[in-house]
Amino acid sequence: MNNTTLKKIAGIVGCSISTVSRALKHHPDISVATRERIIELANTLDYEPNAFAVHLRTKHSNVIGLMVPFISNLFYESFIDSVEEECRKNGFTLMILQTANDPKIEIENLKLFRQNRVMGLFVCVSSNSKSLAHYEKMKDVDIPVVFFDNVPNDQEIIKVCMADERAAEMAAEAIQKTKKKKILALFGDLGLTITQKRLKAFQESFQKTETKCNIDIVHINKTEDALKEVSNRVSKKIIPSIIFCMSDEILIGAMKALQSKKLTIPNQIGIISISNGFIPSLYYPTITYVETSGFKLGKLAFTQLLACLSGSVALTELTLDAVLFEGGSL
Amino acid sequence: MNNTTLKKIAGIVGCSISTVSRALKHHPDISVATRERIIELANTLDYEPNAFAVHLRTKHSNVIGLMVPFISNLFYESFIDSVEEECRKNGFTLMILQTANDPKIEIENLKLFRQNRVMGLFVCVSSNSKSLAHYEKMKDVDIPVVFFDNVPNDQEIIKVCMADERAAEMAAEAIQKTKKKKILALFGDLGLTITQKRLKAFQESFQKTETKCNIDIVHINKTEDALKEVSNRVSKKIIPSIIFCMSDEILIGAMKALQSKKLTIPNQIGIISISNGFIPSLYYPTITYVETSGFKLGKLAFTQLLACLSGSVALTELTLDAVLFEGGSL
DNA sequence: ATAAGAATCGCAAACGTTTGCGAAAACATT
DNA sequence: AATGTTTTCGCAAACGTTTGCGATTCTTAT
Repeated sequence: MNNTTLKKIAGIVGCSISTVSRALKHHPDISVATRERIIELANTLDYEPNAFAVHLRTKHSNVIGLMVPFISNLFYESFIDSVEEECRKNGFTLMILQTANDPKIEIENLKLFRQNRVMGLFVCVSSNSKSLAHYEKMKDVDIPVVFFDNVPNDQEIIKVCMADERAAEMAAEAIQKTKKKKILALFGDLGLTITQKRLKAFQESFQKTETKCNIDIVHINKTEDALKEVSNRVSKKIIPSIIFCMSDEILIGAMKALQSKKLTIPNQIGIISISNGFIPSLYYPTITYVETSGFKLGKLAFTQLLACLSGSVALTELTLDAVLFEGGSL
Repeated sequence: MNNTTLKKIAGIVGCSISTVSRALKHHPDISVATRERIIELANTLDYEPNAFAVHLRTKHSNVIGLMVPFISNLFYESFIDSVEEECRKNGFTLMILQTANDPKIEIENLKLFRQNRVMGLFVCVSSNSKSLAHYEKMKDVDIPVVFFDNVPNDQEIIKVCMADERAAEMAAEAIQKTKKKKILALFGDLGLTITQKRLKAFQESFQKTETKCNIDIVHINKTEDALKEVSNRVSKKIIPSIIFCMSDEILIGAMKALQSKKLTIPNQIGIISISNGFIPSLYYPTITYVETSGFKLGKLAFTQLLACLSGSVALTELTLDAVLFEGGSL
């Protein structure tokens, strides 16, 4: 059980703990001679500062928290990947908790974050969470919270978003460009702000254009439902010319239906989605999609949090631009 | 800045810090009267024990570390998901770092884990890591390490594995059952122990059977290479009757090639893979696969680590059974 | 009433750091 | 040689907890 402490080093070198502490961080008060003697001994003894003691003393945990409904999710994992990278580069350690969309666990987790004195927090609130009350407490203890993805509508919070409206609009425009008129638009749970935003922008884009399309909007919660929805329509010969999928989950279901019905893309039917790009790349032809990159959003969120930590007044909302990636599915 | 401490509570109630400490954890020495008075005040003051102080005092961090090459990976994310769940249930917090397969970062991360006095560690060593030397230091400081997925060949370590041999064998048996003879077997980097194991078992299974097959073994590093490999063969009309894919990455490439060449599954060509099941479920028909569940492996790894922490001598190697999931692709 | 025993609580040290301040020693200035 | 200045270092408190041990008060039995 190696446990080299400052005290131990001080004992061997024959100086005080404070000199050791200062020597190890190149404090100018310590002469080069003793400094080097101490550093050398510290190296051979594999000294590693006790993070807890440091944090306790400095009131500076260097821990950043992150909470998502599920880690195992294409979008969240890329966000986490991105944030972890930045944390490591900036000397923070990351504490990750998942809520399983359970408000009770969400509250429990916030407590854990507080106990661990995280310096900041990235949160995607669970879809079943109705109130933001428990986040108020984070404000009281001065822990800045950056909301992302499924962000609350509240004005007084810090959030980073995809350009949800713009993404939906771009998808709509791409559809309009094809001149095809029979659209099946598959959206997610209307309770989520992300769905509301995308839906609104999608509809408005079609209202703006003069050529009227036949748009069928359906709300879907799970991959299986998307599969059934599309499958049923094809069975009844109500085949749309283009399917719009709001998310990967929906795209997966729709694609499986199309494959089973042996409809060829893009000849017999077109499809477009909003995605981070992984799922669209699995198919041939590659699905055309508007990018919402968890990776990029992570970077944005991190700079946002850094701004909060450095005390500079952060913008209330930052938005990540949307980009259209043309595959061959339209 | 809310910062309720034991001292603060003690000041208000008018008793000593130790009484407050004991009252809050229902120590029998404290009378119910004062205990309740203290607990009530603690609640209204939103007292949250300072984890750093606790850990410093108890030498008991309750932090568990996890290191993988990438978080953003279908297998790792499910493993992480699984482990996080257990950690939360058992009062541990999880510290996650990724190596990007860079041995330098790997060493840096181990240092971070040590500084944070993690009580245990889950590690998937990076594929570019040649030596286990830096893990020796973990032994010196009594931090148990549970290796998973790409585990080193070393005998003296604790590891949890998929039944890699058995999985490959089951896949081979499933192929043999189809009576089809022209097999294209796509394996990953031969430098990884996981590849070596699977390859060996796969080949042996075919050697055991009397009916000889024509097995073409190809090693592949990236999804794109799998795509090219399969694509080229189909172009040259060297079409196998069955393709075996060792991993999801390979399966994705192979499937994209088959889709682009418009080969129907399973009529014109069969395909089988080793996977956790997500990618196989994306296609129609669902791909037949031998399951290697990161989720289940996570549970196994956690119990293994718990055993280490409780002092009971852990088995050197634990193996997770393989299961065949029959889709419709054979 | 007294002593023994139980119930209830406080003291103080310890965990490993960081840091303001002061002390001693070395050096430079007149 | 006396004073001033700089270099180099140690003291001690503080961060917020936990816990062994001793002290005090309260019961109960004699």
